[in-house]
Amino acid sequence: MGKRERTKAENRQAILDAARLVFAELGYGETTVRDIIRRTGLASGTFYNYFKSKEEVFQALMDASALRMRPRIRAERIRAANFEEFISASFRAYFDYIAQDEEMHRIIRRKSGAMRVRMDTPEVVAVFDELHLDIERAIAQGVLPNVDPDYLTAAFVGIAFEVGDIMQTRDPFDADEAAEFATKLFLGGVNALPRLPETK
Amino acid sequence: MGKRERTKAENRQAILDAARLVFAELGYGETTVRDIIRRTGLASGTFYNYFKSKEEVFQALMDASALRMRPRIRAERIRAANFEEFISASFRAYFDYIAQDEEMHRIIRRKSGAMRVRMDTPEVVAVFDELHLDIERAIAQGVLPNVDPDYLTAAFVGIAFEVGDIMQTRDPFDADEAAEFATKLFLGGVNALPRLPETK
Amino acid sequence: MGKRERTKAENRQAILDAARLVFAELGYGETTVRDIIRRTGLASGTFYNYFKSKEEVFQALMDASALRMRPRIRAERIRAANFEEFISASFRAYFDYIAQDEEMHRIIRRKSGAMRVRMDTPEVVAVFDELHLDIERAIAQGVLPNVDPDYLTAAFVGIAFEVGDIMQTRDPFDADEAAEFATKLFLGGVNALPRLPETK
Amino acid sequence: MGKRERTKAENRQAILDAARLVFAELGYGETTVRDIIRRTGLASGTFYNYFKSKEEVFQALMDASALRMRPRIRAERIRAANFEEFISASFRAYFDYIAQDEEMHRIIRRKSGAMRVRMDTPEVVAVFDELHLDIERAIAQGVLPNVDPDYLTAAFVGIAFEVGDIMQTRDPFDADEAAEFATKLFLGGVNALPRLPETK
DNA sequence: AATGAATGAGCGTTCATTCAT
DNA sequence: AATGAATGAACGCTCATTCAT
Repeated sequence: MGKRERTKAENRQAILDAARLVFAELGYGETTVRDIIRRTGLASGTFYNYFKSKEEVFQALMDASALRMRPRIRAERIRAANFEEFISASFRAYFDYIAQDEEMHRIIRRKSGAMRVRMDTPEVVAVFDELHLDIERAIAQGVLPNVDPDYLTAAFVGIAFEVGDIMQTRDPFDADEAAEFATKLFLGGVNALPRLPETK
Repeated sequence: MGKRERTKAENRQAILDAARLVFAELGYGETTVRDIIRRTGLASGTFYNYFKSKEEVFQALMDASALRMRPRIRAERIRAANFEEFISASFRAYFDYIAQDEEMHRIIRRKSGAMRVRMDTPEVVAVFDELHLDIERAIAQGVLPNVDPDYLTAAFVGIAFEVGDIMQTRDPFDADEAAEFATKLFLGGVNALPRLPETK
Repeated sequence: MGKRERTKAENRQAILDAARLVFAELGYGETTVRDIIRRTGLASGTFYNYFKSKEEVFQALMDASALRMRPRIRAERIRAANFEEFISASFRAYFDYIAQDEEMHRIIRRKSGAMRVRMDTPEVVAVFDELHLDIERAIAQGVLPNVDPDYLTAAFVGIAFEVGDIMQTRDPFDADEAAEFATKLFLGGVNALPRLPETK
Repeated sequence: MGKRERTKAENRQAILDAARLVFAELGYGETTVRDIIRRTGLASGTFYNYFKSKEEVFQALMDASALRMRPRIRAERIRAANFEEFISASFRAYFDYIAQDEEMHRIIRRKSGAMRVRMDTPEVVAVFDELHLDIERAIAQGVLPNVDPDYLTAAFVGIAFEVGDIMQTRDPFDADEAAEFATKLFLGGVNALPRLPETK
């Protein structure tokens, strides 16, 4: 099948897929539009039928990913009987996600030298945003003590990101183990947290 | 004073300072050598009297930073009466460090849109490495229970990085508060962590 | 007609033509890729759609020229009844060739000051190679006495090059006259040459 | 002895010596002023105390060389009993000269790839000029028949240059043999040359 | 006179982007 | 809609040259 016969949707997806891999491999800053289209096999001009710039593909990638992650996290939240279960499920969802993305993982590992350039992947952003809302809600509902919601979300994200990173270096790696570690640490920490003064 | 009168040391420092800011603003990948020298007001060729490439400035920056952070953390470790104090002091050292770097902070904030690109700054790397050793030592000495040292270090770094990031967005911001939050969360979490099976 | 409408072949040829002139004018070493494309009126980047480097254009030029000169000399060799006629025809072919290249000639003259930088033009190389084989063959067949074939070829080339050079400075110039001079000198000289000892 | 104590004359000579080698190695066009001064061990700025540019060193080199070659050729002319001896001595002087310049020779050989770039060395120019006058004089005095003096000089130079080139590729090489070859060829050729019509 | 850092023009090359086909 | 050659801005880097020391 020549490129001509591919549907618009297929070409668009091909570009997005290529972009995801190349961003992961080279980092956003060092990725060129040419790198992306080279991976698709499409002609250079064709890129501009779908996206105006590198920035725009990246944005589309973010949106697409959020679309995949958000429903999973929402489902977990609904299923979760309590905050503990929700946190546990969120970590697990994130670790499962990066665990399953084998190709991405291999590419990233091949590259990382002394200097690691990390980009907020769409997945992290999705988790981050969703979680932030949930934590604020939990505090409002008294499910959580009155801690600083921004810092707490940040801590969750930081743990997820860094522990996930280490997890991926292990061979074989165990997403459940990582999720249990992160969950225990995070929840244990939450209980020890200083309460903010009540703003009555 | 013309650039010709400046001492070599001053010009070298001017380039390093500019590089730090530009790396922070644009990320390593998107920074060009010309971006750096433009900020110094020096002529383009002058850059190459001091550094062979972008990579080399970055490396110099790393080395210089490690030189500043490492002794601080070592001093804290020696002063610390126990693990709790050591962790607390480490968070505080890191938050103090980024707190004081006002200009860098303003620049980073100006840029960060939807996409945050984070680079392991020399400071983070220094903290990370030092800490990793300390945690392993603490476990070996029985000061810490037998937890996974890599994950634990990763969690510390993640919390420091992300909470520090949020802290910097606040005006005014309070490094002590952030350090207390991070310390409590982390230490509370450590106590709740699953022990690894003893490898007797 | 805009450059965009030109066929690929035309643009490629335009670059080759420009390169020939610029190499002749400035010498290979002092010619820059930009000198070449400036002469074509194409954009700088366009050069790299056709050639990877200055070296590559030069090579292409060599190949093209050899293709033009070699068949002419071969034809002469076949037509020639004897060695004298072959030498005469070869000089004539070379002088005709440079005589006809009016533009090249004007350019070279404009430049040559005290310092002449001469490059083995593709034409010279073509003549040289062809001739070397022919002289060796002539000796092997007893047509020529047993003289040093390398030196004899070199002498032919030297005479052709330098006499051709002088010829081009004359206005008007006479390729037949130059060819007659060179032929007589060369053939007269060959007869006076010391024979190498027979290696029987 | 530091560079400071060197006399002006010594530094000037050091630059000239370095320039000769570098020109021979890289060719005029590809030689940079930096290449030259690097070879001397002097500071870059110092070059400009002695010469205004690469062109000027080259010119000085020409002049110096002419000064060395001219007297030799003049001496030969005076000693020579006839035109034959003069030609023979001139070829010998030239071949001896390039033969003896061992270092230059080695350098040139190391470089020459498929593409030979030849520069009129000062020596060639000196021989050329001197010879041109002598040939004209010989014709005027009836020692030589009425041939074209420009072409004849050119032929001499061409033979000298190319045969000398080949000679240098041989190991070991024999300047006497080369000189004998060139002389015989040239003189044999002269006798066979067409006479120009007398311009009475 | 000698030094060597600063300068900025210019080079080879890559790149995002345009546009005729 | 897809193509890929043309474009020219911008990049990393080198160089001749200047000039304060």
